[in-house]
Amino acid sequence: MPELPEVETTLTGLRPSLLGAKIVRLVVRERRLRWHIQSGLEGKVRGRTVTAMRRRGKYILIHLDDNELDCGDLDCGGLLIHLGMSGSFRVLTKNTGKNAAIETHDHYDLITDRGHIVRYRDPRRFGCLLWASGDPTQHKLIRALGIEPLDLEFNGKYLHHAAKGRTLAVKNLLMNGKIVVGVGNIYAAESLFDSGIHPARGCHRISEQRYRRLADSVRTILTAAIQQGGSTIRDFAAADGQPGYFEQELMVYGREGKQCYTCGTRIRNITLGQRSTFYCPRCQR
DNA sequence: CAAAGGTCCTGCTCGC
DNA sequence: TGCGAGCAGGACCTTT
Repeated sequence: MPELPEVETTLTGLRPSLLGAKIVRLVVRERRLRWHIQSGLEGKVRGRTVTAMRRRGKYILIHLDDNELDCGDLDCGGLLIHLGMSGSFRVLTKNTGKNAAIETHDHYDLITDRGHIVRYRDPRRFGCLLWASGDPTQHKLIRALGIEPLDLEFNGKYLHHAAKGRTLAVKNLLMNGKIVVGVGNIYAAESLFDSGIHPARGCHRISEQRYRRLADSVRTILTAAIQQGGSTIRDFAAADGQPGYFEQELMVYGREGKQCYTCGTRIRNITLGQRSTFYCPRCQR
């Protein structure tokens, strides 16, 4: 599920239950996520209060206060969460009855002093739940990340510069998290269509002007998707926190063989970096 | 058997 | 020869 807008929407959905709440208990039923949940994490988390929740790329950072018990900064830190390919959260309320039934792939719960159960589900187990010591933003996985696509530095000049000395396809450049975070397979395809760039074009063969257009497309499309997610989130705590893509607005992704909305040409699907890549051969050069 | 919306890690090649 | 950077492919999983 999760691309950047979905992660942002997830965060919005979780804040009302978690931000400022005390984590009474972490219950882990399956430790084997992408990286195994470290033994003893339950103890580290217990009794701490969530002081901040933020997103970096597709990671969710949950900052926790010092446990009053250990005053040293040795153990201050937070949780690092990634949803992988199939992760999602639901928020349940204690005494919800049938909704609270644990299903297959419900790997862990965060239980708060407000009576909420924040339940993580992830069939493919590509997600993670990690302890980050100290400042979570300085964790190895976070520190090395590229810039945020919604930051001002993300622009045509930046992309053009990043492409120098490289030969890979522009779509793979765009999906490289060391350069820019949060642009996944769907939004890479959509942004490239919007800016009229062929996904397989060598990234060093694109002018700064065209990169400017691409950066604008990325920003516009992500922003629209986040807004849409935000507007459908009302029931996050009651139902399934599945924001879902705004499928009716996808121009190329998943539309192989169908007519391009702009020119009528059939949409193609090629493989790039082992990922399916949809584009219009006429609109995108 | 193929494919699914992620991304880290390994090992190869290339150029200095 | 040695080193770093860039890059492709493998790895991790279950479900449809």
